[in-house]
Amino acid sequence: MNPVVEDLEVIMEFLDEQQQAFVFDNETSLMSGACSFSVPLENWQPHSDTNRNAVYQEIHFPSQRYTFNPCGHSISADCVYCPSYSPVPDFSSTLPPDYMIRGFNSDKRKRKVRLFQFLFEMLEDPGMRHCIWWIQPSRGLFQFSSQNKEKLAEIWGRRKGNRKMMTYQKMARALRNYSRTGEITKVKRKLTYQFNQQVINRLQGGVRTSSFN
DNA sequence: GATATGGGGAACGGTG
DNA sequence: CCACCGTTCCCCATAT
Repeated sequence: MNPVVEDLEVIMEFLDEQQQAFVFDNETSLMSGACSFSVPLENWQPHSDTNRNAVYQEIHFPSQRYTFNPCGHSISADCVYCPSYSPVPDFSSTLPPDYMIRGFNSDKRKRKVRLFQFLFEMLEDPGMRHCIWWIQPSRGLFQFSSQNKEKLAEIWGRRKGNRKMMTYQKMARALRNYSRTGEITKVKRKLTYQFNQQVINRLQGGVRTSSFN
């Protein structure tokens, strides 16, 4: 490859990472303990207005439950996120065993989410820009963060309820299987993949109508 | 040479 | 029982 083009690619890559890191720093903040990172509070919703044992659910993840105890920052084992700031009252994190959340365990039969659907969800979520982002949405081109790709894989693993922890290596193996069907293909650029145009059209049609508000 | 990333075979598991 | 869709392990190739 032309060395100038090569240098340019490296610079572009670096700038991409810097930009994503900046967005992340300004939208969210890291917390100690079991929470690895957080999302803006407006993405959380109480289970019910009156319930003191409130359950917060991240809008984009209707298939998972999250609890939040702002006092002690103690959260349930399944919690992936918690808010970075806490203008909410002090809740106990003890919950009834079979509580219901809108969009979870409810009337509609829960359909198992596929990896490419999950990735699309993450790409559409501004709170996840530190892990994965669009390079060219119109062409379905996206990239994983070198720094946070393992974090994203972990979320995927938890989402699926795997026994072992998901890693980027294993997730990438699953991604490579998509190359046979063409749903997602690998492109030359580092940590970069591309959705098939039909898939992207289908996903864009589906996800935006699935909000549970 | 060390590390990161990418590739794929193969056995296995969960689910519909 | 079967097909699908990963998951897990492992080994190797290539790039940085």
